[in-house]
Amino acid sequence: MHGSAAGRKVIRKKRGQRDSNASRAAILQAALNEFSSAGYEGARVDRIAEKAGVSKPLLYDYFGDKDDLYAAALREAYVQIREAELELSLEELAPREAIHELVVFTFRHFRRHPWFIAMLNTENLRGGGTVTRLHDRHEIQSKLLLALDDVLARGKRENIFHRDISPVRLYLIIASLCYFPVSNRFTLAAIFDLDWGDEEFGQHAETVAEIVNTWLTSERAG
Amino acid sequence: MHGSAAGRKVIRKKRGQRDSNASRAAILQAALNEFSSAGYEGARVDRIAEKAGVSKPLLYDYFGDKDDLYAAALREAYVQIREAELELSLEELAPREAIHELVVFTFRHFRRHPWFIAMLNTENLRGGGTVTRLHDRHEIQSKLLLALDDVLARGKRENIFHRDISPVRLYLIIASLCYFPVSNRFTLAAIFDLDWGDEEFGQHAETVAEIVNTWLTSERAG
Amino acid sequence: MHGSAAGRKVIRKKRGQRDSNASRAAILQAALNEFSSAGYEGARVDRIAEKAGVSKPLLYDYFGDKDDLYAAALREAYVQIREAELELSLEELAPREAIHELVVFTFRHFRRHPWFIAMLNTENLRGGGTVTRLHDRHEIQSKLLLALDDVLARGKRENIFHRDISPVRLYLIIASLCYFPVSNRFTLAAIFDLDWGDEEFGQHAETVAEIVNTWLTSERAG
Amino acid sequence: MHGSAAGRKVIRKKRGQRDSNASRAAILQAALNEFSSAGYEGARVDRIAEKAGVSKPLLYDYFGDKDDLYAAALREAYVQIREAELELSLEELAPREAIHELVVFTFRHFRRHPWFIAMLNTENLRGGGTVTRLHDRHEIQSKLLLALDDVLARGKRENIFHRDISPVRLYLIIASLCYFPVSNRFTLAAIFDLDWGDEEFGQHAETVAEIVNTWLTSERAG
DNA sequence: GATGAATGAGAGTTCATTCAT
DNA sequence: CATGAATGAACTCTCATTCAT
Repeated sequence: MHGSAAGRKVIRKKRGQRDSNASRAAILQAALNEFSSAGYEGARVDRIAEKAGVSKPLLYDYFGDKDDLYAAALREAYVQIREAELELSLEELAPREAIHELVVFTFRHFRRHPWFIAMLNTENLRGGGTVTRLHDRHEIQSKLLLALDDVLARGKRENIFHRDISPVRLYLIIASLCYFPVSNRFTLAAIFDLDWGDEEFGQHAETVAEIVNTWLTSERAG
Repeated sequence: MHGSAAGRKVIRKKRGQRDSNASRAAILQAALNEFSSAGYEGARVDRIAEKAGVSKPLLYDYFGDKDDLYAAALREAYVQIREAELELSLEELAPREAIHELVVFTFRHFRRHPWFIAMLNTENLRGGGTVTRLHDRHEIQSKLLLALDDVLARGKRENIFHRDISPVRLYLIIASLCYFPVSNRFTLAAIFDLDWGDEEFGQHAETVAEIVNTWLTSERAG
Repeated sequence: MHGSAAGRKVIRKKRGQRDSNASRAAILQAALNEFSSAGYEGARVDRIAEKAGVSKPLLYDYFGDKDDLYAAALREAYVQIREAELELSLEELAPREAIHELVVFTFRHFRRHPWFIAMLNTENLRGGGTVTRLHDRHEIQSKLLLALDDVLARGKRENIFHRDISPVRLYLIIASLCYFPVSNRFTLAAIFDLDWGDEEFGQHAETVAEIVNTWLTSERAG
Repeated sequence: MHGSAAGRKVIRKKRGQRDSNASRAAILQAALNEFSSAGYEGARVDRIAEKAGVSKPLLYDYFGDKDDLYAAALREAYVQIREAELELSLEELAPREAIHELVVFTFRHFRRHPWFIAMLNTENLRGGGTVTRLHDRHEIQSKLLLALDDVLARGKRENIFHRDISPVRLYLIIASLCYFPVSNRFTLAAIFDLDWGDEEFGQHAETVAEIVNTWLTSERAG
C-alpha cells in the first residue's frame, strides 16, 4: 500500500515530481536557515526563495504563506534533530556510564545544532502557537526518552540509582543543564565573561554528568 | 515658600521640563513590554509610543532610533531584575538552606519576570551584539554572585560542602536548571505535555535544590 | 514563424516581462520632470511613481533609492539634450554663419528645454557629487564641440577668424551667454523688469552672435 | 531725529533691544548659509536656530515660518552683495579700462560670494515667487548699473564705443559671462574637465573683458 | 508548472511647527 | 523674553503577497 502509492506518484509525473521534491527540500532547508538565523519577523521570504533557488510564487504554491512555511521549518528542525540522535546507543552501557554518555552527547548535540536552539527560542518567544498545531507533535518526542527509560530501569534493578523520577523529568533536568549555556552563550559571555571554547564546554559537560549521576545514585534524604 | 517649593520640585521631578522624566520612564517600560513580547523585529515603534502615551518624535528625540531604544530596554530589563533580587538575603541561613532558598527564589524569580527571559532570548537570538555594547554590562552581574560566594565559603569552612567550584559556575548551573523550564515552557508543553502550574513548578524547584545540594555535599569521586 | 515572432518581439519590446521597458521609460521621464521642477529634496518619490503610473515598490526595484533615481534622471537629461542637438548641422555653413547659427540654436535649445537647465542648476547646487559618479560622463560632452572645432579650423584657414581659442573655451563663452538669461529669467524679471518673450530672446540671441563673431574676426590687440 | 529715535529705543528696552538685534542678525546670517548650501527644501530650521544660537520659538517669533525666513535670507543676499559692490569705483577710469575693471571685478565678486549664486539659483529653481514679493526688489538693482550708464555715456561721447546698448542689456551680457563658469563649475569640471583654479579664472576674465570691449568699440556691421 | 512584473499596506524616521512654562 | 517639551503630517523605503503570461 505504502509502496504502491509512492510508485503511482513516480509514474504519474516522473520528472516533475523529482524536481518538486528537490525544490521542496531546498526551500525547507533555506527556510530553516533563515528562520533560525533571523527569527520569525526578521526572516525574509525573498531570501528564502533566493537561497533555495526557486521563485517566490513556487514557494507560495508549495507551502502557503510565511506562517505555514515557518511551521514546516519548525517541524523540519525537530525531524532533523531527532534523526541526528539516532547515532547514540546507550543500551549496552552500564547505567552511570550511560548517563555520562547521554549528558556529553546532549551537550555536543546542542552545540553542533545551534539552529535547533534558535528555532525553539523563536517558537517560545512567539508563545508556542505553532508547535501546538503540528499534527504529529507527540511523535516528535526525543527518542532519548525511551533509552532513558531503559537506563533508569536498569539502574534501579541493579541497585545503582536510588531516585524515583520519570524519564521526562530526568530529560528535562539534563536538557536544562545542556541548553542554557549554549542558548545564552552571548549574554553569558558579555555579562560574566563566560566565553567558552570547545574545551571548557567539554569540562562543563563532565561536571553536569557528575551532578546528575551523584544525585541519581544518592539516597533520598531521610 | 522658596524652600518648600524647591522641596516639592524634587519630589515632582525637575520642573520646566513638561514631564520629561515621566515620559522617559513610560517609554522605557512600554519598550520593555513590546520588545519582550514581540522580539526585536516584531516590535513596533508606533505601539511603544502609543502605550507610553507619547508621540513618536518624542520617543526618537529621547532614545535615538529603534536600535538604541532596544538597547535601553535590554539594559532596563537587567536593572529591574537586579533590583528585584535585593529582596533576597542569604547571609543568615545555613549553607544548605541558603542554597535551597536561592534555587527556589531563582525559579520563582524567572517565572514572575517572563519578560526578562524573553529579552535574554531575543538578545541571544540576535547574537548578543547589543549587550556587548552596554557600557556598564559588567556592573549588571547578579548580586547573587556575591551572596553565593559567601555561602560557598561558609559551606567549605563548616565542612558541609566538598566541591571546589567558582560562584559563577555554580550560578550557571542553578540558572540553567531554573531557566530552561520557564524559557521553553511552550514547546515543552506541546511536545512533552509538560504544562505546569505553580505547584508543579514548586515541586520541580525542590528537586533542583536537592540536586544541587546533593552534589555540593558529596565527596569527589576517588 | 519563429523569425517573425522574434521580429515582432523586438518591436513590442521583450516579452514575458509585463511591460518592463515601458515602465522604466515612464519612471525616468516622470523623475526628470519631478526633479527638475522641484529640486532634489523637493522631489517626491510618490509623485514620480504616480505620474509614471507605477507603484513605488516597482520604482525602487528598478532604480534603487531616490539618489540612484536622481542620478538616472540627471543622465537622462544629458542624453535627451544631446539627442536634440543632432538636428543641427554646421558643416556646410560659412564660418561666421555657422557661429551665428550655433548661437541662435543654443539659445532656442535652452529655452525649449528648461528642465535641462533646472537639472544642471540642481546638480551644481548639490556640489556635483552625482555627475562625477556617472560612469559615462565624458561621453556626454556636447557633440557641438566637434562641430565647433571644425568651424574654428575653417575660419582660421580662410583667414576669417584671428583668435586662438580652444573649442571648449569658445563653447563655454557661448553657453554662458545663452544660459544665464534663461536660467535666471525669474530673478532678472523681478529685479530688472527683464520679462522677455520669444521676440526679445531672439533679438538678444542676435546680439550674442554678433558679439562672438566680432571677437573672433577681430585682430588681437597689439 | 535719527539720533533721538535710536536713543528712545535704547531707553525703552536697553538690553532686550540689543540682544534682539544681535539675534536677528545671527538668524539671518545662519539662514543665508543654510539656504544657500542646502537649497530651500534641504534647509533645516533646526540647523538655522542652532547655528544662530537661538531657540526655535524665538526664530519663529522673529521671522514667521520657513518661507518668510527664506524671503528674508534672499533679501539679505542681495543686500550683502550690493554692499560689497560699493568698493568698486569706475568714474575716474577711461571707458575701456572701466569695462575691463568691471568685468574682472564681477568675476571675482561671483567667485568670492558663491552663496549669492546659490541663492539666485535656488530662487530661479523655485520659479522666482519669492523675489517677486520682496517689497523693495527694485531698489535692490545693482549699483553697477549706474556706473555702467556713466561709462557707456563717456565712451560714446569720446567716440570710443560705437554700440547702442542699454546699461541693463550690457550688464546682462557681462553677468552672463561671469556667472555661468562659477555657477556651473561642478558640472563643467565633471563633463569638460574644466576644473579651474584662481589663475585660470583670472585668464578667463581677461578674455571676457576683451570680448566685451572688442564688441563695444567695433563699428556696427554695415 | 514556473516566473518576471507588480503592488497595498505599513515600517522607521524626520520636519516644520506650537504648547506651556 | 525665552525655551524645553511635544506633535501631526509626511517622507523614504520594505515586505508579504498576487497577477498575467
